[in-house]
Amino acid sequence: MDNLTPGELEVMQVLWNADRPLKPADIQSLFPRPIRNAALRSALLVLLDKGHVARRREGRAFLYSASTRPTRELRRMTRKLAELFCGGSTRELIAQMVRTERLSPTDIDQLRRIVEESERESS
Amino acid sequence: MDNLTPGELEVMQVLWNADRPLKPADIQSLFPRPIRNAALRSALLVLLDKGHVARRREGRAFLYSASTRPTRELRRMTRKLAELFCGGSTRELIAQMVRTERLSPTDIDQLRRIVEESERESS
DNA sequence: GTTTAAGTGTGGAATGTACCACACATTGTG
DNA sequence: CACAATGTGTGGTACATTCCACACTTAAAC
Repeated sequence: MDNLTPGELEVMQVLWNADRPLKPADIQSLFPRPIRNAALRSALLVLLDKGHVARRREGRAFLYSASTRPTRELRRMTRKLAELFCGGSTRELIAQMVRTERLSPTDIDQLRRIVEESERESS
Repeated sequence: MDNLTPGELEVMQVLWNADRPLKPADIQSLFPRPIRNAALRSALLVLLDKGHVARRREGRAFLYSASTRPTRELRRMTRKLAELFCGGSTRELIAQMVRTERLSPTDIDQLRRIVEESERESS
């Protein structure tokens, strides 16, 4: 379960946004930029090895699907950013972002609503 | 002003946390893990070429200092995350983090204070 | 001047990433 | 069966990243 390279992330994006297993040709046509079929399949093999995707045969083709969820990867990445820039505190990282992205009090209110909702759910 | 690789980021962290220009041997001793002097200097040359550090001679040594600020790099990276995971919306990225990191209403209050302060400053 | 220590410059090896050409296998069609 | 279409497997190139060994240079000490 190694880290994702930029190119591998592009592939994962397509798989995460898909609602069903895809064969390489499908991924290719949904890809955000032109890519050769063989190049894409090479990336898929790496992702398979790293454990980020699973595949099953169907006829002569392989159907690929993501075996990790995007929120999990996002969390891994934000944690790394927090380590690097904020002494490991994700709270501080969020504060930084709020500052640099110039969020307004209205935006904060929306955040509060999100928090209150998620607290209600978990109780 | 190219992007930073993981290894280069480690070097930048040391420089950003330093309050004065450092020579390679200084960076080496502050490094978060063992690294050979020559390997470190190779990384510094790349950073110099990319424009992320500046250096000046002092005696027989070079003194290196960061020529970019950490907040700027952090912002670049969070924007990339937002592009990948949140359709380009940093607001949505922050919301995601607030959710997954389980911030409490008290934490949100602190964020609000940060926002109000920064708004007062900018007016 | 000679010697020694501290630093630098250079070339290059090892690995990982991204990409591709081509041969092979499988399925469906006449 | 022959044959075309679709997909896969394999090997291999080009490039960036990370790391290092070794020769050279400079400054200071004697």
